Amino acid sequence: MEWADDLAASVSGPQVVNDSKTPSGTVHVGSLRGPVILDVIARALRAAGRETMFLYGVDDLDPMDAQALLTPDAVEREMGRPLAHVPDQAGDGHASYARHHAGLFIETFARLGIHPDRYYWMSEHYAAGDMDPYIRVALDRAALVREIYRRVANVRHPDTWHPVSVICETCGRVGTTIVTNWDGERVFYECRPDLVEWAHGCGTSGWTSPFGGRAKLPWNLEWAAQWSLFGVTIEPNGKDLATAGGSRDRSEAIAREVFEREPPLNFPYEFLNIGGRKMSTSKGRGASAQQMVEVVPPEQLRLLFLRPKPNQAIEFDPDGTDAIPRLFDEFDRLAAATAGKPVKGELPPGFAAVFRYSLVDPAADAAAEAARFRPAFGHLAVLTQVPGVDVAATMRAEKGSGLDTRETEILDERIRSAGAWLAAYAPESARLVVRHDALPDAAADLGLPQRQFLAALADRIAGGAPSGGEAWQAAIFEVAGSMGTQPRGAFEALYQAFLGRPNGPRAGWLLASLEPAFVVGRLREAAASGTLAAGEDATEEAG
RNA sequence: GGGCCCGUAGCUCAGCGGCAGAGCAGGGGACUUUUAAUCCUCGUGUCCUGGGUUCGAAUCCCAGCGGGCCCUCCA
Repeated sequence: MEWADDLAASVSGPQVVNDSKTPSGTVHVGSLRGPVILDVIARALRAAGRETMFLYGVDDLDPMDAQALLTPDAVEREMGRPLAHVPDQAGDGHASYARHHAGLFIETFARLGIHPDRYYWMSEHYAAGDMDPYIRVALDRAALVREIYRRVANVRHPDTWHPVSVICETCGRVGTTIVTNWDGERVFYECRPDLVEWAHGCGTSGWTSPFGGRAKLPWNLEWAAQWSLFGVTIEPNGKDLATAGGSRDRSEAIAREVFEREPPLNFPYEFLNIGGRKMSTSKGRGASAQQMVEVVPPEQLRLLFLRPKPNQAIEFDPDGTDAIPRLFDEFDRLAAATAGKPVKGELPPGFAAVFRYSLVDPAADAAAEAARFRPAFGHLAVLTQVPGVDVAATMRAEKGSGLDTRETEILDERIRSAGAWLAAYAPESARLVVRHDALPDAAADLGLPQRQFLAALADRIAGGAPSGGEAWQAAIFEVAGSMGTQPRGAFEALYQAFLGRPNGPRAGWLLASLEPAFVVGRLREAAASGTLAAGEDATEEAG
């Protein structure tokens, strides 16, 4: 956790931490890395005794450019209009498209324990006139802005270009307008049909005031203006913006030269890759934040983003791997270590801080949280697949005492996660499938004592099956004992006969969940199959 | 073309000047009732390559090679 604490130690005076986002649509899991980093920085600053304001902005005056998220009839009408002015497509009561999508990600933040002191909406600040001084300076210094774009980003705008976008008085679009003149109070603008490919302006042109919400600054200037307006001192950003000549460079130059203020401390961070590739909603399941939150609970998701240094890309490949179970295991290991319990292996420096920052509630008693009973995810994933198992009771037995309210919550949360993981991500090897169709091939490899055990067990229960897992388990031990079979071998034989694998969940409960007639039949089949295969290699080969 | 990040065990990664490490996976073993639990045990891998600095380099410097992402709203 050194990166956040080091940052906190390196600054002095009150701090304003800020980030903002355009609410254009779905949020990817990776998008949560920024907010989590921001939240951790804010927590670290406060822990270091720095007065800290945590701001999160919604750039809702940005133009609508995501055609795919509009209903077909709305595309021609809404593309290019400010997101705050586009009606909510979902029709679920939000005032606008922007409010709907911003609402979704704010909800996600809250679930992750990320609570900015204030959310601000740029449409409101423009409307209130807060941005007017910056618009005026930008227009007065238009030549300087053009020079900066040329010098820093190698972007050449025409000499008539002015750094402001008017919201067209006729069609309401902001993405299609260009300002070509400024007389000190009014700008001359054109709403061009062909300025951008994704939206078509209406052709209006004329003089108008750019103040009071009638116009917005382009992104790089708006960003720099936000720093001045809110007094931002620290603002992390993704690597995409940190590239040479990219957004950050432009905005920093504009902040210094146009608005004459030192830009905030930068803190660039890497992305989250899914399976070694950039994540994409279209290329695979689980890329959306909402989906991932279904499977990975908040504290484990925070850990995923916290644990690596921000300048390192995170490789996360949940599909068909044990990446998610391992995330739980790592969390539990940190918890155990924080609680002072012995753990296997080495611990990262500052492991207790990593654990503490992973908690949803910043005010939580980390020591008490660390000491709580947490069922191993992998074990739960197995148990939940066996019909008839009372998972809660099993867990109480494992803990050795009753679960408290919080521990029950954790258990329920993990049961839900395990179900979602098995349904969407788990490798085949994690899924338990009773082979109802046919005797698994692997049963042919069973040794003679094991086959004899299966036959004896079949005889033992043919007259009447035990009722319940406990009784089944007892019967297995009893028969194994009477045959002189090691329990290990007995259990392996059962797993091979029913699951086609050498191990499995507690056998008694597994068998109790099956039809007794099927169990007897399968036991005899497995015992006989072995007999036939004895001394006959061909059977194995053919299997 | 430019920027940033990463190349260490099968996988994920720590170590960042002083005898190559951990977790997971895998192998072996223990356990007559938490048998995918728990416990014990097993790691020589061109630390991407080639130079350089140094008594000493996985670690610092230079040059390559390979991979990833970005440079347009995006994290």
